[in-house]
Amino acid sequence: MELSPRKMRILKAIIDDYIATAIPVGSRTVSKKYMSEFSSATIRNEMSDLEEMGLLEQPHTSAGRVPSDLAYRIYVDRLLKVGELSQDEAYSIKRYFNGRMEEMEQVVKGTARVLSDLTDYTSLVLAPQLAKTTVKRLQLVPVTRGTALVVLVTDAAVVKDTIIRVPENMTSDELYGISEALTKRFEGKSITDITAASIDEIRRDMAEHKRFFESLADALSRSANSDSNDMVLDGAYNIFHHPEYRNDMERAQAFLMALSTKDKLQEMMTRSTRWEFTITIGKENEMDALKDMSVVTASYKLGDRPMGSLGIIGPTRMDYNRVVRLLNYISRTLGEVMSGMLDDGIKKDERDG
Amino acid sequence: MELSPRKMRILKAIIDDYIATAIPVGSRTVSKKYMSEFSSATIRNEMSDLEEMGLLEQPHTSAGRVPSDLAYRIYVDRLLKVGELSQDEAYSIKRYFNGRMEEMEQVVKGTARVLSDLTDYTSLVLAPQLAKTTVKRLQLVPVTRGTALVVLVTDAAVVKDTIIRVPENMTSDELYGISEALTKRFEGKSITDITAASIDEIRRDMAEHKRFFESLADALSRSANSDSNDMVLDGAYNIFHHPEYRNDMERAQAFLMALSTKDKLQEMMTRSTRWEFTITIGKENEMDALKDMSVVTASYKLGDRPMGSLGIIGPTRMDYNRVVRLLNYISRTLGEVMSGMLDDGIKKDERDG
DNA sequence: TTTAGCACTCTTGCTATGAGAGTGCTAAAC
DNA sequence: GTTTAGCACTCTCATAGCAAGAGTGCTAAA
Repeated sequence: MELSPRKMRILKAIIDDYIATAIPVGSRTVSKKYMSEFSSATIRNEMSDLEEMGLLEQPHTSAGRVPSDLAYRIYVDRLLKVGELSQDEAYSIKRYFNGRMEEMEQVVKGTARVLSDLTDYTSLVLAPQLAKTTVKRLQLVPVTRGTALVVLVTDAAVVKDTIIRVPENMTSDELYGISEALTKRFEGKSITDITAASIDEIRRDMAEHKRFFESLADALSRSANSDSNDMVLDGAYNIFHHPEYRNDMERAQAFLMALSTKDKLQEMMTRSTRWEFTITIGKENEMDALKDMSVVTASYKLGDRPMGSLGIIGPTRMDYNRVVRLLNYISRTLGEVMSGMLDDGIKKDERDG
Repeated sequence: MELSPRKMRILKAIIDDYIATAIPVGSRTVSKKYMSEFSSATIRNEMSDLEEMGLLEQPHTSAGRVPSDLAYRIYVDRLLKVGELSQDEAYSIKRYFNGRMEEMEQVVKGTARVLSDLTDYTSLVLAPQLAKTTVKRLQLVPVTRGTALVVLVTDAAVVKDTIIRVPENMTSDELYGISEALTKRFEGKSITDITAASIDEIRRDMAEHKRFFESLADALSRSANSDSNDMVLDGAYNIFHHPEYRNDMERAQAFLMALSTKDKLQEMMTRSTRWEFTITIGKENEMDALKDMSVVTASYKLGDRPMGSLGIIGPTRMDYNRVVRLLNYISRTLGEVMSGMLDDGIKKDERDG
């Protein structure tokens, strides 16, 4: 059986209505609200066909019908038209990004906040991935006698710091000299290029500090592969605004629990950095806890390199249109904000000063 | 009416039982499980008195009775004996703190985790308060032409960084020189001592860089007063393990919502840094959302200065004994870990190397 | 091909009912 | 005076039954 234009119209009507109300949609509702040129009986026959095709489901006899994951898939693939953002929406987004955002962490958190606030779903924002950035500067800052802070500045303005041990007799001038050498050697390179081997080159002339260079290489490679804490989640409690969770404690709880261990989510977001957009519906999700949710993600770029991703998690009955529209706009804005972060910092100083 | 020893015994029995079961306690239960030398009728009379004294409450006629906030108060003040930690508990705490904890943030998060895991309640950990630390080192790290990173190292090993603008024509050697001067000037001082005025002293000989020093002073004072992000919360979903929330969606939701805006919580934790221990029961709490919860906090010290606090939030029906015991032990451990953090980092390097 | 009509199913909300738990009170026992 | 047994009373909670409402599938007619 193929999907006639009329069947399509009915399917769209049902999905739209269900997205808006969360109430299973009956034939009479479709007839009255969306297609008054046909009687409920006609719609009924068509709906019966749609169910047979696996596009509609009945929670029980004599409830209305509910779209299946497959139906949402078709809806998203064939019916979704991403419109422009309204003036209002664009304005409120701008406002969020105009707050104080000197540090990367603030930008990431702020983005998660604006996303969850505007969509009323749960938002995820993956911070720029260190491994994809290039080194701008490497500096060893003395802390106490025998210890130093390794500061790694990248072009995404991301800074990672670890404390390492340095030889007791090393002066701050020496540290400074080493910093200069390191910076010269690695500037413009990817972080992944900083290996024990490449550090060795520098160390040739300082053979006596073997242990020091080892721990330095160790600290830096740990930074490069750092995976902790670079994803932010916001608006988890927004699910309480949606009836399917408000009335189902078990489900709400399962969802919140799933969010509390971020590993898998982060993996998912990292993967989706590769695509400009992803929409994953219900059972298409790999994570068990998300089998009845949908995930929409967008990646953001610094310059032309995709650096991270942001997304929202909500019920399959989600306002895909609005979500995609917002993600599209916000991901671009985020890229711009991050790219311009250093400059913005300066501009801000100028305003203040 | 005064609280006879027997009334006290009954009260304690009721509280203990209610803490353990979350079921209102009837006279028969008390008689059978705790004081079989008296009949339920006797207990009944006493319980009636206790209710009159405002120590017990009845959810409805013919349910058992439940301790009032006041009863918990008495329980905590007069009956609580803080015992020693069991070997098992002490061991599992040690294990948590043996994970990788190079950075302050990890320590704080790890502490929150161990607290919520072991108590099964929601935990809060306030990071060391910058304003109370002293400066160890101040360093300006060049980032790009015209920008630099301000790195502030304190004796709590806390590092704050902000990017500021520097004069385009300033070389990294000059920046290094300024860093040295700044460090010399402020080492051992409190962060709050870093004011525009005190920076002025240094700047005398560099009058041409007026704007630069202004923005430096600005950045540093902003760091000193930084209040964002220095409290961590964990185990919010533990409330689902407790029947009073599991069966009451509204309540669970209200609680979770209250936690999502951290401002007031942080204020509360900051205040409680002043006391070695605080126990705040039910309506004693200032925050509306906590009127039916209890909060127990302990402060931790670096050396002899109280630097922050940690605590747990749970139902008034909370295992105060266990919670206080754990907080006591963990707060001391935390202080030690933080004090020794630099040293530990070194020891770890030694193990690895 | 569409539609009106109708029997059927299933949820939902309401009411009634009985068992169970706990109380307060009284009167008797210690 | 204190303790206890006994009993009537109250309130919750779970269960069952019932009626209303919503939606369906099917049939037969337009």
